[in-house]
Amino acid sequence: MNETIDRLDAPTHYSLSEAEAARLESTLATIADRTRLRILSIALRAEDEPVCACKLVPELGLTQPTVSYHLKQLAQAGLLEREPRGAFTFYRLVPGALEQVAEFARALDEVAREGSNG
Amino acid sequence: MNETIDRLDAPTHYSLSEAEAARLESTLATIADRTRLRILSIALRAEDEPVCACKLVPELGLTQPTVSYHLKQLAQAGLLEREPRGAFTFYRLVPGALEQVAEFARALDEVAREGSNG
DNA sequence: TGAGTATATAGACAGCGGTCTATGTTCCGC
DNA sequence: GCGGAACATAGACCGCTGTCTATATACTCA
Repeated sequence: MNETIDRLDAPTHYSLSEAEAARLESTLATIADRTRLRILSIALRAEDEPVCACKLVPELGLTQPTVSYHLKQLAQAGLLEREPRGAFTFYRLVPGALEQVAEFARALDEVAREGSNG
Repeated sequence: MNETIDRLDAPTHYSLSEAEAARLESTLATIADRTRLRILSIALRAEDEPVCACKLVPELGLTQPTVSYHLKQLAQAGLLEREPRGAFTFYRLVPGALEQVAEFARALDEVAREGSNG
């Protein structure tokens, strides 16, 4: 049988398998943190330029191990990609990493608007 | 001076004030939970029909106080709206509640794709 | 190879968040 | 008004997470 944690029969036919729900929860937990949001914002500001970890430490005002911890979280979640350059490590945004989040938010909002109209 | 926690000068000109960043973090923290994601999925599946708390308790397999706790979290975050009907309480999705999340995800993904192309 | 730097890892610790039981509050039906 | 049901609140407890210090690893340069 097709295991899903809550089948979604919305007009958009948006649906989440259990595995997809687990991944969505994991991604959300990763970005639901002030420091990691700031890191993502810095990467966003830098556009296509990868960001050096050495730049983040002073900018975030946290210790180097703490910043390293957050970068590892973001990389493991597939949001950032590590790019070692000699002694330095650069990080760049991974395309499509937040696609599932955007889709979920969009689907939920669509149904909400239908409910308030009809 | 215009206080922002990380000015975002992406081509989309996406930017977050400190207050907006705090709200985004709060919203993300609210939905980054398996039980609350399940509740939202059930509301999504129900389309424009408000969902009764009495239905959620057996469906989620958690105690009534725990479900009540999560519903309060979702309502306080502005994702669900309470609708008391006598002894029962119904909840409906609030339109636009996840708009900021969707916009953030979209902006981040856009820059990521530019970076991988250029 | 040795010194210095950049980063990652290990371990400890505090605070927070989700769950439960117990209890309070509000509402319906008799 | 009373008994029962639905929901909310209070308090306790446990596990997880983010932070730190200390240390290990990897790289550069002389």
